[in-house]
Amino acid sequence: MEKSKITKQSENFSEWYLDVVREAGLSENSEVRGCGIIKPYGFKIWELIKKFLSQEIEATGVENVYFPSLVPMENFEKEKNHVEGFSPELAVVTHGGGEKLEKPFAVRPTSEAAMYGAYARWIKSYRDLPLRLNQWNNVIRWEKRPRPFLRWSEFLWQEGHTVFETEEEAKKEMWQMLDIYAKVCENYLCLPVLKGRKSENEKFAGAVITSTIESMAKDGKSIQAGTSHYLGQNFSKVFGVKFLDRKGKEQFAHQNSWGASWRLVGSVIMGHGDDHGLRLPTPIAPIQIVILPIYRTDENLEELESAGQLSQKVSVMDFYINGLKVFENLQKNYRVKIDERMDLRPGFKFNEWELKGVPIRVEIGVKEVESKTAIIFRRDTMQRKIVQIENLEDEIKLAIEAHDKNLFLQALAFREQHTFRIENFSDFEIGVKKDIAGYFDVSWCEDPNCEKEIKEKTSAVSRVLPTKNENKLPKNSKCFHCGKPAKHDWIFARSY
RNA sequence: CGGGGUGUAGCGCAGUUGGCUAGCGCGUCUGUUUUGGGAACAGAAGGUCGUGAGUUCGAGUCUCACCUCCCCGACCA
Repeated sequence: MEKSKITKQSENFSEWYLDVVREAGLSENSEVRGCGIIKPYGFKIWELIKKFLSQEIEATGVENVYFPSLVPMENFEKEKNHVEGFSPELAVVTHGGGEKLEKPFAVRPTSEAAMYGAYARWIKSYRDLPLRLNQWNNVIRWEKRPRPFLRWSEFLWQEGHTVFETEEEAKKEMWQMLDIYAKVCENYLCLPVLKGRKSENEKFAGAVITSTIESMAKDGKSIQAGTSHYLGQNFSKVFGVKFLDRKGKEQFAHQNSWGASWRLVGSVIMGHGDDHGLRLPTPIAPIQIVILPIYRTDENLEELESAGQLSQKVSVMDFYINGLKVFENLQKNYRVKIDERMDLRPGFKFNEWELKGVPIRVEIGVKEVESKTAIIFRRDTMQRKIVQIENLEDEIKLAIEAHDKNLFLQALAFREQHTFRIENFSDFEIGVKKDIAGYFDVSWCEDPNCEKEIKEKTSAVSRVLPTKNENKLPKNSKCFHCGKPAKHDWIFARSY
C-alpha cells in the first residue's frame, strides 16, 4: 500500500493542513508572497458558502453595491483608532500612468474609509435611514505571516455597512447579522460556533463593540469565523454622516459594519478534516455524490454483455448508470460526478475522493449489477452499506442527512471535550502549552493590561465573552490571572 | 523587524578533498499487461544548478555581495 500523501493530524497539524489544501486541489501559492491561487475545487466551495451567505443577508433587506478598491490615503487618517489599526498592513499605490501620484492611494483593507464619504452625501434626513448596503469584494492586508484561507494578504469577503438613527436599532442589527453568520456556519457548514463579544484589546479598530463567532479547529485553536461591529458615532463624526431627526435637529448617525470571508473555507477544513483529508458538509460540497463504476476484466464485461440486456455500443456500466431512472433523478437533485476514468484502479479513486471530502460515494461493480444493488459509502464514518438499486435515492437522502448531522455533532463533541474550566493561572499556562489545547473558561477582570500580560506569558488571548454569560455573575469573583474582581466568564484560547 | 534555515527538472531531494557527459524518487508522456483499498514493466521528454562578481587550467561545489522562499517570534482590526 502506498503511503499517504498527507501528514497525520496528530503528528503535525500545521503540515496536515498545508498537505490537505495542496493535495485536495484547493489552492497553491502564487508568485506573490502571501497571495494564494484558488483552484476550481477550492473556489467552488467558497462560491457555495457565498451563495448561502448572500441569500441570508439579502433576505434581511440589504442591497449590494460596489465601491472602488483604491482609497485616498487621507481618508484613513480621519479615525484615530482605525488608522493605528490598519496603517501597518496597508498596500499603497504611489504611481499611476507612469508618474508619481500627488496623493497616494491605499488598496482597501476594508471599506469604511472608502464608503462613508458617499454615505455623508446620501444621508440628509431620518427618512434616508436605515441605509443597509453590502459589497462582495477583495481586500488587501499586508500580513506578516500568511496562511492559506485563514490569513492571506489578499482575500475575498463580504462587508456590510449599515446606518441607523439610534444606537438601539444599530445594536439590534449588529446581533441580527451575527446570528446570520452563526446560522450559516451551523446549518450549512455543520460547524458549531460560540457567539459573543470581543474584549477591548481584540475589537475592531474604530468599533465601540465587536461581536464574533468563534469556531474550534481540531488542534484546539480558535478561528474567528465572522464578525459584526457596532461602530457607534466614531465614523459618522469624522466622515460627517449626519441627518435631521424627526424634531428637525441634526444628529450623527449610528453605524455598523460586518464581514465574513473565505476564512470560512479554512474553518471547515480545520473543523471537520481527518487523516484521510477533507470532510465536506453536503451543502457546500462541489461534488455531493461520486458514482464509481468498478470494472473488472474485459472477460467479465463480455460475459455480462452476452448475458444481458445490452446494446452493442453501450458498456455495461453506461447501461446500468445512465440507463436507470434512479441515476437520472440523482443527477437532477444533487451535484453528482461519475468517475469514468478507465486507467485508474479503484483503490486510487477511493483515496482520491476521500481526500477531496466527497460526502457520499456510490460504488457499482459487476456484483452490484448482477444483484441489482449498489454500495453507499459515507465519508464521515468511512462505512459502506449495500442497498437495493430501487431504494438508492431514498437511502442516499438518509445518508446525507446522517452525514451532515454527524459532522456537526462530532465537531460539537470535540469542542466540549476541549473546553476546560480553569480557576488559576498556573493551570491555564500548563493547559495552553498542550499540543491539543482548547477553550479555557475563566473568570476575568476585563482589564486590557491584564490581557496583555496573559498574552505575553502564554500567547493566548480572550476570544469571546459568550452572550449567554453576558448577564451572569462570574463563577469566581476574582480574576484567574491578576486576582482583581472578575466581571464575567470569558473564553480564552490560542487562535488563528 | 529579530532569530534559524533554504535555493539543483513540475514536486521532494542527493551531489564526496573543486574534475570528465549533473543524478535519484515521485509526477508527466507513449506502449503493453492490469483494474473490488493508492498497479507492474519497457521506453521517452524534462536543467541558464537563485542572481551577479571573484578565485582557478577547470566551480553545482570555494570567496564576497545581493535576492528568494520557508520555519520560530513580534504583528494580525
